[in-house]
Amino acid sequence: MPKYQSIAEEILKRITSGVYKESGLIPDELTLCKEFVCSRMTVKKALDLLVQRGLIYRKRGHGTFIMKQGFKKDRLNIANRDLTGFSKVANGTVRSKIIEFKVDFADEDIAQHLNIKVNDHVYNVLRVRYIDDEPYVIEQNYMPAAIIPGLTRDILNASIYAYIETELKLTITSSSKKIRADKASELDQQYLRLEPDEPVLEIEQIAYLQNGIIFEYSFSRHRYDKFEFISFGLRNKRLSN
Amino acid sequence: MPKYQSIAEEILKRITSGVYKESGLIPDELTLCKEFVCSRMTVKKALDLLVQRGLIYRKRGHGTFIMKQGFKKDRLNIANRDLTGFSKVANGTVRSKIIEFKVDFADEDIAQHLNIKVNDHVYNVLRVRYIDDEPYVIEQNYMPAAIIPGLTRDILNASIYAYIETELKLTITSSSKKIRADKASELDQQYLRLEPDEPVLEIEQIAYLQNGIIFEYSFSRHRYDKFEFISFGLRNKRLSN
DNA sequence: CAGTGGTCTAGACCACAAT
DNA sequence: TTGTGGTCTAGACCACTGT
Repeated sequence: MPKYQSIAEEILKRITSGVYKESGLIPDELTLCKEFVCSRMTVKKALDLLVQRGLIYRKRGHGTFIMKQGFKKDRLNIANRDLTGFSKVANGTVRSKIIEFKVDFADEDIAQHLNIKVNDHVYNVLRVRYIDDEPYVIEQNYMPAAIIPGLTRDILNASIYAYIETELKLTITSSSKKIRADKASELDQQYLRLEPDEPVLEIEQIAYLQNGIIFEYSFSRHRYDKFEFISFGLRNKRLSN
Repeated sequence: MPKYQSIAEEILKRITSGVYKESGLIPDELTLCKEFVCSRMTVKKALDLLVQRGLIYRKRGHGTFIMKQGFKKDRLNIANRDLTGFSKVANGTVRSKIIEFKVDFADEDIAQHLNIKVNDHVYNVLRVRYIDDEPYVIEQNYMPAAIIPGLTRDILNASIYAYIETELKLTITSSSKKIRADKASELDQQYLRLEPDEPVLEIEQIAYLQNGIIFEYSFSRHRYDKFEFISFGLRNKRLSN
């Protein structure tokens, strides 16, 4: 682990444990340099990590402060940079029911989103995910068979992401998401136990590996009363587009 | 504008205009140093901005590549780091109808989210926003009167954010959001012209000024068929919490 | 081996705010 | 004037990749 990251971890620990609590002020950068025996650039890089996560903010001429956290966590939620799927964010026992599992030929839409050729092989997986036997989400997954080989029902019953990272030794680094509300389809009503007038929260996602390859295109439809998406946004450096 | 930001702008321009298109490879960092006559750290900081936005990715030992963009924009959408509200993201003519505009005493919930005291004065604004006379969103806003003085109906009919930035000379820097689906309330049905079985996409937001002060707590309820939230997430540096 | 990006240094000067 | 964070330099060494 690089030094700036371990410094960030340590400062984070001091924030959450209350060491830096009084008045919200964090020691100035030169003081932190001395304490951690490093250059100022390294301290700044560590603090940058915390700024990006909305944990601290800086004021030129003043100092660095702890950010007031306005929200409490009141539902199961998935954050901006959560990429490892449902299994990791859930607290209880996660169970999956496989509704469909087959290999398709990519149609034009799937091919475009996965950046592969039309008629390339894609895994097509439809699963319902439960926490403590309560249905939370119904997930439609498309994955290029060439990139994610050896998928089995056992893996789908556990965690695809764990398989990709521990078995295939691939690294998941980023994702693009679109979040929208939708009426519950008949499938939603059936598997999520929803009434016809109850909506779902849909997350459409494209997920990338470290090498820039897209390994997943998916639609996750969540129960509207059990799930929310959380996001922190900064506007420090705006690029014109 | 700092040098690293203008370099990032220039590289972004070359990506979108296709100058760097072939094979997706961007010149190596030392080459960019020479071209922009700067140190390597400055080039890296410029490229970091583009990485954070999901426009490029790097592979050690290989180079820097343009990221395949999987999504097309097919609705009005608000991104992760969009903080300036509805007026800026809309393309057509934005119009507002003020349903309610008053000064309240903060109750416990509002006070906690705005980080003020119970019974402090808060503006309470309820507006419907239209684009080309089509209703898009109904917005409930709470703002501390001490921080945003001089609010008028004229301002509410235009843009609160523009008033805050141009008149009050305050800088909006970040926001925390929660995004969820909900059934349409009677108010939603009435003002967004929704049927009882049609849902809304709700965004609950806390918005911060540069000085760390919370200036807004709001609920925006969007028509489910006209709006989506977009997000790009990275997982480079994980902090344990 | 050479070429790439990742981290880190030990300074420098600037911009902003309080005293 | 002092102290804060913001930017930038000119290097150094390391880690990973392909030849």
